[in-house]
Amino acid sequence: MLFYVDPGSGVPIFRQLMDQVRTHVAGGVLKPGDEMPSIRSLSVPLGVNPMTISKAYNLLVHEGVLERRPGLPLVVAEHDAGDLADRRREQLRASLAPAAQMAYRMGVEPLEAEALFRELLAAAAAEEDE
Amino acid sequence: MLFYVDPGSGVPIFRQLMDQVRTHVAGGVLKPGDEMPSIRSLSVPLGVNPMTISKAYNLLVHEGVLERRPGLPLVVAEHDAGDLADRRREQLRASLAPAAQMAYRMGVEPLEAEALFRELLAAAAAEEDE
Amino acid sequence: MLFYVDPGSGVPIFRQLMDQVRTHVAGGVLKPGDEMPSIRSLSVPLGVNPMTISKAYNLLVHEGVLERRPGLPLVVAEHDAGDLADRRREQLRASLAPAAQMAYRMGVEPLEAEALFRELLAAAAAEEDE
Amino acid sequence: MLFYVDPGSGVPIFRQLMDQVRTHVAGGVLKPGDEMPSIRSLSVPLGVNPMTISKAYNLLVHEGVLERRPGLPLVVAEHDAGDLADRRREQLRASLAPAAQMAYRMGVEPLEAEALFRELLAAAAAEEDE
DNA sequence: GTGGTCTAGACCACG
DNA sequence: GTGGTCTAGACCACC
Repeated sequence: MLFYVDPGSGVPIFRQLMDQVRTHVAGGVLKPGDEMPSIRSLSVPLGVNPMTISKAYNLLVHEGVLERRPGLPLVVAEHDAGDLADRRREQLRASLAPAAQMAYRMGVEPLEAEALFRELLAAAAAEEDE
Repeated sequence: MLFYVDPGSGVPIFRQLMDQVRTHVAGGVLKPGDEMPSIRSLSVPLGVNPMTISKAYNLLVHEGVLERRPGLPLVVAEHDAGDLADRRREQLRASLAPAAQMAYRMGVEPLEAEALFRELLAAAAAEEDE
Repeated sequence: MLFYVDPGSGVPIFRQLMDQVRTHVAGGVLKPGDEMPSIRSLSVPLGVNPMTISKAYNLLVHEGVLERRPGLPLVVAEHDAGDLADRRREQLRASLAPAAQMAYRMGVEPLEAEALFRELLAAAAAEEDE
Repeated sequence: MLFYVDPGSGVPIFRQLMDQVRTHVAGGVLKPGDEMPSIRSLSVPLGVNPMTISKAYNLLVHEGVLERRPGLPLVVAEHDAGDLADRRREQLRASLAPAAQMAYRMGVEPLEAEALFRELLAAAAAEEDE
């Protein structure tokens, strides 16, 4: 299953889904032209209301990540390859920037913050490889 | 003025205030025993509802950052340095972990991710020094 | 090819087809008695579901633009000129009325609104002639 | 009452509301900084579900027409005055363009189409003056 | 008081 | 089958 949801995370479900779609598109798991799973087919296993998924998909269409074809499944929008690396970097930057600011504001030494991040990167790789 | 507020930032105002107090405490601008500005003296120039400031102060008291002395202004609490360092590290880890996972899922090289983070740390320091 | 289709335009495909048939009839490209292309011969090159084309044809029969002859291809219907002119005028009025109200409500000078409309009429003519 | 809704018009309610807000902003009825009527206060007299109004407001925030301040009413966003005339023109153009294309496609004489529009502009002015 | 989110369930348009 | 829209009603965060 490409998607999962944590209802207790505080992050709105529709936003969790949007982030995962964007991540998968940026990571090449979802390629331009690929059909997205239908709202209903996602709704059942995730235990999420169809409207919530619809909302996420809708906003992604608005953003240009997905494309609508009336009556047919949504597809990943075309975007030139050069975009891909940029997108990835942009995604990651958006995710890291608040942490960097927090580190600065809390007076954590840059080197210590980097060490922590390095440790977490290794942990993520290890965890997924289980 | 020690504090400022951006209503359009998406971050709740009481949280912006809490962050700034923590920053100033961590950075030594506010030292243990210092008196906090009164709710009214902040409310007027910031254009913020007094209840919002009160909420921020209350939560900081609850966190142990501030101390209440009935009938007198709030003061910055005593704190032993070890505690603070641990808490800081924990907060930072919570903020960095999702970014690390995203980097892994998107297939970004760890070294590239670290470089980006380093850049953002420098940017945060530079920006705040303006 | 007399017809084309843009799935991403927001306009339903069957409606795009209907509009193009009406255009060609009004413009004399399709004359009364002319045979329409078969559903299959349109479906394949356009990449459109045959049911969609069938739907467009059916509605045009219902409107009296096309005529069905059992077992034979659809043909463009006979039409007396007066009828068509009235219907055209009525359709156009329905399309222009909301724009006129909007112009009034926004306080746009009638002369300015007319000038804009004139410009758009010229643009439409130029664009289609490409 | 600034807003009204026609549930039977075929146009989605949330879109009707968006159009009216945009029209009023473009027409200067709603000025930057003005507070929008609250979702609930609109919901009752219009007989429309709060979520529907919320959706319209939401999209307008996304478009930059409205601004969000957590816990407070939505306000009309700032936009420099030069924008205003442009916006009006753009609004009107978006509304007139399909009609112009329809006139062309139906083979209506430009002069006849203009005459019809002129008549409708006069009618709109007369009707509202009742 | 404000808006944001989610659920449950219905109906419609499109292919 | 697909997604789009709307309703009714609940809960939450923020000011």
